Amino acid sequence: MKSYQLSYETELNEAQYQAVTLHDGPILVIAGAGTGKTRTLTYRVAHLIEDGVPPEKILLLTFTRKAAEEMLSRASKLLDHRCSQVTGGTFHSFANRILRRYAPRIQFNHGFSIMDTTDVQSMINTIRNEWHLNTRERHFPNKATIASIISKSINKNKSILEILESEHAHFSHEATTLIKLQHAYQQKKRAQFAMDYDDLLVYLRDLLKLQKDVRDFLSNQYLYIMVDEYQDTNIIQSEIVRLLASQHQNVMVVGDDAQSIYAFRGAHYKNILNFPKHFPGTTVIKLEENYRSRQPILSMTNAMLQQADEGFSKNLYSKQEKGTLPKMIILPDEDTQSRFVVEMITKFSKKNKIKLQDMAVLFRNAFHSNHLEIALKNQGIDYVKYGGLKILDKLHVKDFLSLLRIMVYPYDELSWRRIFLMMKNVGAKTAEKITQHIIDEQIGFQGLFTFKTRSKYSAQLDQLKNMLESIDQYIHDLPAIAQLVLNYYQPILERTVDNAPQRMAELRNIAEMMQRYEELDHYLTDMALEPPNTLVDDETELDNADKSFLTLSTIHSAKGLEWRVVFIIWALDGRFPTIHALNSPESLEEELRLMYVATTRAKERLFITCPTNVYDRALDGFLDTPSSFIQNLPKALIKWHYIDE
DNA sequence: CTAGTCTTTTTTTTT
DNA sequence: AAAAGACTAG
Repeated sequence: MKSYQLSYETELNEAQYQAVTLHDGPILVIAGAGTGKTRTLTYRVAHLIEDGVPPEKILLLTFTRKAAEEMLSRASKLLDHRCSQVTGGTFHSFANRILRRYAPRIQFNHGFSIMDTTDVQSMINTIRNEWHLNTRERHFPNKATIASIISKSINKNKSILEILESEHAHFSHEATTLIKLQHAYQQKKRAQFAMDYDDLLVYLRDLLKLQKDVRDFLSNQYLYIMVDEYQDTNIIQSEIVRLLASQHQNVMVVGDDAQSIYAFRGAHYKNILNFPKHFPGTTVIKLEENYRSRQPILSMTNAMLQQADEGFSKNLYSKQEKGTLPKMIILPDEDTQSRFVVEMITKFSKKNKIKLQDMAVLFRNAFHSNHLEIALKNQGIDYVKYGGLKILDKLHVKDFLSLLRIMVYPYDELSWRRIFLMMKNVGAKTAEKITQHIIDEQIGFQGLFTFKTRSKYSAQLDQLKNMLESIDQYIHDLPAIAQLVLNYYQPILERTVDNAPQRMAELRNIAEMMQRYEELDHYLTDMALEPPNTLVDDETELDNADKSFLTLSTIHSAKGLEWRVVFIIWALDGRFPTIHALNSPESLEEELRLMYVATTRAKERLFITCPTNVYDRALDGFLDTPSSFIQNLPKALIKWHYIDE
């Protein structure tokens, strides 16, 4: 009998222990909300290593980089630093790492840049404009819709026509044009050595599928594979898992079909249901003891889940049987809702000494918290908001990154165009002309130096050249580069926007992150794959400060987290569930799972609020029906309150 | 060909 | 509120 440093048997319950100690073969762990999923994965990493598996032979794929980092650092604390040498990260960052290594194999000899959603959309838009598809008479889908149609067709492995018919029926007649457009888009990306998020997965899948030596090498490299949040993977990701496990079948996937909330980007909860079919001889382990919530909250969420049609059956239970019933609060309007939440939070922090960081307000859409945020500010309650507008989508951030990108990715036409458009007296035509010159020269950013002109903007071009030459000199001194770019950009920003100081402050924030990197392209890759999701996201700052922050978050961004007190606002048919889901049973079911995720975040107290007199602009009518998910629950499981003013 | 002004749209969720 | 698109003057 081998002896272990950690006492796994006492630290884990029976099901968890089984999942931790069973190493070989395919394993599916169905882990309900709050059942110690993270704990199980953390202990499993430690157990594998204690058993003599070299850490570099373990691969841990998670939904966010933060999740992987946290599990591995916890494992390191449990056992020792070896745990931090495990390969961990998201599918996308893993794909990025492998594809850079094998770039020549997929004909990306120059390496590649990574396009984010806005890059994808602007590239699609250039084609759309070149082809004159945006006329008055012809109602062609806009760039965002085109991008989403193409992406869904790839992630769901369906034809453009199928996607159109199921989701954009009124554009079905444009299928031929859209297919041509997709091809043109694909070629443009190749020509510019660029990949979008989907490409990362597709190229990795194809590399593993078509090149046997690579597949065998990587499969032998990663002898033990673990995948977290498996319910939110798509078909391509599940293929990647199968190919990586082809040599040994040692793969454990963990997830909860009831918490699948990413169908809109091609994830399929059936992936988790199908796992045993893809891996014959799968051991299925269910974690059902919940360590997070009090029983009254679980009883309610269990009942809510029974409204769902399909999935593994599960019944969460807790040993913390006592607790307060969840509350459904019906109020007249948004103003009352904000006041109610602010009052309750004030009360809890004063009377029950619950810290702000132990409370959260969750909502369906990022903008749902706008009104509440003003109320919180008025009361001096500090908060951090997660979800919503990405920092990457901001104009000045894109400008800043473009100036860096051309140094590393000189064939990145989008960035060049953007840079020239910042100049006075330069419009679309001129920007295009200079960009094409640089691309045609084939000598990297030096192409700019052979462009001769005596136009109004030549002085501005000289300024740009000066900056690029300086950057080139300091290419390994990232803080210096940041300063050069900021100096170049500040006057431009001041000329073009009215809140330049505020935007400069944000840029300095982003520039500061460069200090942690050695290589410019690593910084750019991380900014594309794992952008900071909130501006105060300097974790050290949040953790070390004595200040306590209330959390405001979209439910999607709240995945995996928990708080003692949780408020869910806008539980109103048309808001949550969203109005777009009301006439599609499939979408409605996803909204239900989303509500399930939201309610299972709560440990002790749960408040759901619903304003009932709400004008909706899109609908041009009033919303007044409390969320059907709550309405249908037995009244013994949730207490209804009515507030008048 | 660009700058400037006015109008429309955006928001469902994110790697 | 901010950004994209449409339109016009110079």
